[in-house]
Amino acid sequence: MKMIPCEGCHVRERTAFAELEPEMLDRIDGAKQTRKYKKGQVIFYEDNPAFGLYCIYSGKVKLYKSTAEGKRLTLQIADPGDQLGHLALFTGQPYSATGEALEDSTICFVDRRCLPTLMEKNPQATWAIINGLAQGLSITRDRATDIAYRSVRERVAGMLLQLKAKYGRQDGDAVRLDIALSREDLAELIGATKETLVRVLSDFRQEQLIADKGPNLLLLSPEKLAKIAGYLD
Amino acid sequence: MKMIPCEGCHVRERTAFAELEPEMLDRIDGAKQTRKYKKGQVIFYEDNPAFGLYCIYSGKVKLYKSTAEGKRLTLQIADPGDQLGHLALFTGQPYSATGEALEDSTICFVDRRCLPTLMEKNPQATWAIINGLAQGLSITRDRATDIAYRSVRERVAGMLLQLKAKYGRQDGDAVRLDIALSREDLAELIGATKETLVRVLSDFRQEQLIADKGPNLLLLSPEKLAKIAGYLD
DNA sequence: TGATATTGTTGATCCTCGTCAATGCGTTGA
DNA sequence: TCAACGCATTGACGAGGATCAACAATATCA
Repeated sequence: MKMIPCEGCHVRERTAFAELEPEMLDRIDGAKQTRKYKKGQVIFYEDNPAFGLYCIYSGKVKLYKSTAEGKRLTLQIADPGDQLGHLALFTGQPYSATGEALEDSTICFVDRRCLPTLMEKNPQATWAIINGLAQGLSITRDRATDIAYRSVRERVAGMLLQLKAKYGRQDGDAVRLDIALSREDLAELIGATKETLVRVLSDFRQEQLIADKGPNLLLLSPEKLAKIAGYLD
Repeated sequence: MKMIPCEGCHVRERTAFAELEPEMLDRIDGAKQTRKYKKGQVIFYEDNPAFGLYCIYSGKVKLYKSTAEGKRLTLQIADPGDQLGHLALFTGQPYSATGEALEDSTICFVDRRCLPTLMEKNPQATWAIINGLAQGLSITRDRATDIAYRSVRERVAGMLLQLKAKYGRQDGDAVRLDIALSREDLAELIGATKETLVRVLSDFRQEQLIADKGPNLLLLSPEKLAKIAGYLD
């Protein structure tokens, strides 16, 4: 597919490339390819050598680790403007997780070789990358603690609220989660089986906390969900 | 306590300050304090504002998150030369975990205000920090996945092997873990209760996989432990 | 040294959650 | 239109691990 130049890219301001000079952008363009991925298609595989950075132009990507038995834990849902794969670039190790398109997506691939000069000459970009890593570490630590010590019910409530923060749209009295996730996707997001997840959702439905609207979920009472999640304070 | 200068510090080569010029080291020294902590003493608290970086000169520190109910998940055991607290410095948020001395320790505190100039002028230091964050993120992702999908038995075996890699000393036919950890410490390291941990250790003892030697554990068969941990390949 | 905490170990019980299986339901396609 | 499929839901069951409680072993200290 034809490469989409960084200059003029509407998601660039959300990336580490936000403040770069035109000449640096040209240099990146020279090391870049743009590709389209169908829903369900894998973009990069855990344990494969890391050749560069993926920058999401449109669509959504789920990042997950899988066990030998095929169970998956989704670590992050990446949206337009998010960049994936830095981690492996800095450790010099293979990708530590798999990236898979949650929707049809358009994604730019930037060859790793143009990054050292970029970082050397652009402290702001470096800063943005560090910040992204730090944020990711902080979030992942919370995830680990949650999985270790909170019940599935609590984690589901918490996850619904996190999805609300990113994808929530007011819809009458309720909030609709504007993202298409299968029950299995949701289960992988909290580290449980889809059956257990479905049971918790059924409970929530009976308790009037959520409802279905087409392919999406409606949150009827974020407050009560917050209580269940343990966000009391 | 009297401040220990960076110049001539025998653990500096293991830190992000390894390659700095003497003048930069002086600058750090000017923003630095050295303190001693007793075993069990808390060095910094989760959710408290982050004023700087802690650099371990001697001793060991466990880094953990705790839940409202007081359960703890140990994220990392930090040794001499390890630096704690960067994360909070970059996100600008409070410390995301608590640091507590596992042994009597001597630790330098570096005021955050001297870091921006440091990073600006010393790409290698920046690189080292990024690398540390990336490494930490990778490890924490693995931890989260393990906790989500592996049994306590598997996690204990895996943790013993990780401790072996860091603290293992050959001792006759066996490997002694040269670190003093209570059962509770071990339990927090794998995200389980101390009772469950003790039961697993009892099993391992019966299966001739481990033994006690004073305050330490002996690993009698790392190979079998690796099999249990699922490190098959 | 003995008295008292502290840590380690084991048992009994309960409950959450994973597994396996059956069924419903909506979509696709010949 | 009716298969055939994938996804969602519910039920029955069992296992792993948490909890509570008792007790043993060790460390601490007067």
